[in-house]
Amino acid sequence: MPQQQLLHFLQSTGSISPAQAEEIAPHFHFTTLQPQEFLLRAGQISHDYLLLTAGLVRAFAHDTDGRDITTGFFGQGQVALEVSSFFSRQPSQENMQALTACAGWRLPHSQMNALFHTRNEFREFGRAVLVRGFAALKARMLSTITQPAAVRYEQLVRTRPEVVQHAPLKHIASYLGITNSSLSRIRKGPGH
Amino acid sequence: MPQQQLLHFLQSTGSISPAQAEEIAPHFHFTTLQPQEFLLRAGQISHDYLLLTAGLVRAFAHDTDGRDITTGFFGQGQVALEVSSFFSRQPSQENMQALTACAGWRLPHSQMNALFHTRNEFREFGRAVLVRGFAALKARMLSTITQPAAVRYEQLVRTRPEVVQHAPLKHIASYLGITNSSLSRIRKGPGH
DNA sequence: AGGATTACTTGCCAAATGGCAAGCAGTCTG
DNA sequence: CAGACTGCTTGCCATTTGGCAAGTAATCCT
Repeated sequence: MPQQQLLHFLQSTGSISPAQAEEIAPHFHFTTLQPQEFLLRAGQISHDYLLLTAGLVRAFAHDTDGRDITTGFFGQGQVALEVSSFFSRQPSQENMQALTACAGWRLPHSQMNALFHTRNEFREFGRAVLVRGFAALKARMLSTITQPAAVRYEQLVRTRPEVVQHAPLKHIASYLGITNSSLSRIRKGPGH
Repeated sequence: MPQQQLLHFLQSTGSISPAQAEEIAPHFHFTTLQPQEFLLRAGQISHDYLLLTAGLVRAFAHDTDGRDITTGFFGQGQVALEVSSFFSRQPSQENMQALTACAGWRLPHSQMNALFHTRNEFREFGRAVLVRGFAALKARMLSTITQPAAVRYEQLVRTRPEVVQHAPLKHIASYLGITNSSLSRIRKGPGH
């Protein structure tokens, strides 16, 4: 019963009451994604906010040498969104693609704006989700700068097992900022 | 005449008209900071939004080994703020300290909330500034993961000369994620 | 002024990571 | 089924970066 997850998500920041969540939830609509299906392609504008209730999504960009770099993984309970494109209405620099079959709740940008205008508490909620993502990215940045790749990989295994379980190693490697071969050696264990 | 800078800042996202900017500006008040003065200490809650019109501010955290890591530099025209603490009303993980004498426009959290409630366009503006910061952090993350330290340093010199001019090299080094000695060698030039 | 402290540099060597190419297993495709 | 891919591993060696310690210069403090 994935609607449960939507209600839970809406209440997760503390600014929306159970009764209000019941009123807001119907504006979202349920969607599924096939494996390999794109939510967003570079150059396009993101039109939908998407809360995942199942599956795994990967965001990736191309660096100056054209290499495919994974910029994020989004799993159950997370918002799979390219923030900058969605809110600034500008073409995305990134792609977002389902790695596995996915399901979730979608809210078009226009509807979100309408809700922002009419519902105080939903505005608060929207900002809180944004701030949460910001803090998570800062934490990841700090870890990238201060910790060796082996430690970052262990943290990923501990805190995001779904990613390690379902994403190909090459995507995990570029997410961690290392090469396929280095990740392979890290996984093999200490010493070698 | 630093009020000019405040008006310009308020109009920078396109959601606030010149006339509206004139009405909103008086809610900010002008402040200065001595060199070394702290805007925020780890463990405290951030109470003020601050737009800098002059000077340089450094944000820093301590990693798991207790090392002082610079997480950001804020200069003229930028918002010196620990987003997570300010918006979520939680104790900050980071410190913010003036590196040089600073001046800027301050808006207490309570006033910002009041403005958010009463002024539609100011809400839009607030979100746009947040989104802008988010995008900048993502770009920095991508660069950290894909480019060697020497290139990241050159970019910093090119895009943020004030930082290189006023911040001690050890702070720049930790910001780039390298040691003092590595930065010293990078600065000396290629080859050696 | 004298003595401490701080910022930066440099030399020496070790550790972390990358680049490249080969090999191997699984999968997809016609 | 055969051939082509794709994902992953591994060996060999180069490059990048770190750790440590010494040295120098500048600044601070009283």
